[in-house]
Amino acid sequence: MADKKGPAARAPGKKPRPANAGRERQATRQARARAETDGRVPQTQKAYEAIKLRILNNVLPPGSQALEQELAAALGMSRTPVREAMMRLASEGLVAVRPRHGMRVLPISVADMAEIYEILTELEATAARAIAARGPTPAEIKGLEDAVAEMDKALCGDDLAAWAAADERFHKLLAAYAGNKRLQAIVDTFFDQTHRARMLTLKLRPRPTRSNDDHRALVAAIRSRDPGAAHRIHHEHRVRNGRMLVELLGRLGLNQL
Amino acid sequence: MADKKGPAARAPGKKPRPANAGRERQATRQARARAETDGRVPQTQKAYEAIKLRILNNVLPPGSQALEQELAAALGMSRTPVREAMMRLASEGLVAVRPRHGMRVLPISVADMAEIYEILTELEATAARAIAARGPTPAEIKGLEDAVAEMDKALCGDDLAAWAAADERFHKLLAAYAGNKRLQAIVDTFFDQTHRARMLTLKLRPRPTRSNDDHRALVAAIRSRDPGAAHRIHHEHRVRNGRMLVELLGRLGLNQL
DNA sequence: TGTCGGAATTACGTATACATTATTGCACGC
DNA sequence: GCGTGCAATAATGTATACGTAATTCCGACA
Repeated sequence: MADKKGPAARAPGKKPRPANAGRERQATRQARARAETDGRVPQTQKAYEAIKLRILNNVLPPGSQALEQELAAALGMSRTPVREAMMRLASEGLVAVRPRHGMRVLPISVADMAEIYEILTELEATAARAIAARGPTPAEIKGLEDAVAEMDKALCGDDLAAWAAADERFHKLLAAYAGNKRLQAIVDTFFDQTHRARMLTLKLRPRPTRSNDDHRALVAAIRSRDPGAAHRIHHEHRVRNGRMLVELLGRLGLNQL
Repeated sequence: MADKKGPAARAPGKKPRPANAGRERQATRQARARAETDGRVPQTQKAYEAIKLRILNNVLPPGSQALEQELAAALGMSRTPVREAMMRLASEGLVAVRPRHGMRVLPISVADMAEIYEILTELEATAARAIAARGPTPAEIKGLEDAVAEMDKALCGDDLAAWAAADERFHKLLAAYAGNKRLQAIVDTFFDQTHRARMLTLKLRPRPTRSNDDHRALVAAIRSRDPGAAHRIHHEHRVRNGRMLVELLGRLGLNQL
């Protein structure tokens, strides 16, 4: 790589800054204090969150396209942060960016759902096993139990949206408690990716009574520190649910959503 | 064009472009032809590849820092594409970007290795099971066998670097053949993340004879379409190797590399 | 002597400008 | 009539400009 720039283009390895590493003086103090109170949020993140929210809530439905400039104008910022947000969303699989066509919100196909469920099945079951193996804290038990209780309550009241929210909370807690940040990140990302599909099928699928039971059983297994049972219960839960969903979508002829 | 959108900033949902969706005329022909021959690579990708290569090969060792401007100067481009590349590398876990300190190449700790191996163990074993379940094609069998043969050859010749390359090829093929793009992407990303550590421990660990045997056995299980065996063999292989590595690093006191 | 406060500088986040390249509309030939 | 080539236009990729926030440097003070 003959990058010209004449004299001694210094190798990026040799840090040219005056040797002051590891030296953060107290000027940071006020800065830190400010950062805590100051709710300042970078434009890039605002763009990311705004666009993601619109996608998850179907304001930007799958298949819809948008140009950088349109989004920038709509969000009242320049193209730069929008562009960065789009790249991030693309890496998360929510949108695709085709060079001159703007971003396109990606529809989820049945095949996509199958891929995602295959991964979630394994990773969540692994998480369940890990929690049971190390022994859960009381707070964790409570977190999971509360989520299940909320699922029960929602189901009694026939509030499917609330049930879905609680179910999502349960799954995300499970991933969080496993203590594997990377696993958690993957699970969270894929959950977002399937959000739309879950919301849609919510009213088309049979009442998810079984899910509540499964989760209750899982909590019991975790509480009694039985890694094998925890893994098995949740793995089966996920496989069963995945199959049901794929079969349901296939039956309804919905393979783009 | 007074695009300051004073009145009625149009909602991003209503695509304002003239209704010409699904209309790509033959003008694309020459463009496509050009794109194939033209080796034109966007700066952003050049930056990404260049920086990633330097990280994987320890030219930018873990812990080293670099500013956007430095990298831009070194690569002969502006800050913009460098910045985009950095964001991508950060999302892949290779670097961290602290607001005023530039990017820092992330060291891999023993805990990180444990996290990554936990995930790879599950996902690769799942891949193995999936391939066995659907029945491998002859080409796939050949691909895997060739990789194993190369591992054997390298081990005979005591060429550890070649062994590592072949081993990596085997694992990546496994992930690729599973037919789950997302799974493949995750495995590839984490492989890159542990590249440095594997290269380092290569000479410190016992000769990896066992790995070759494990992989041979896995190919046999896949060939005979035994999903259970395929999963078990590879899962055990990964668990064993992961434990060995973590124990080795712990014993040597290397927990940042 | 060591710590503090403030000015200068720096690095970044964002906006804007510019060049390139792809797509569209249209005139033209078969 | 339909497909083709060319000019116009638009959208992107990249570079540059600019304001802000943070860090460093430096002099004063306890």
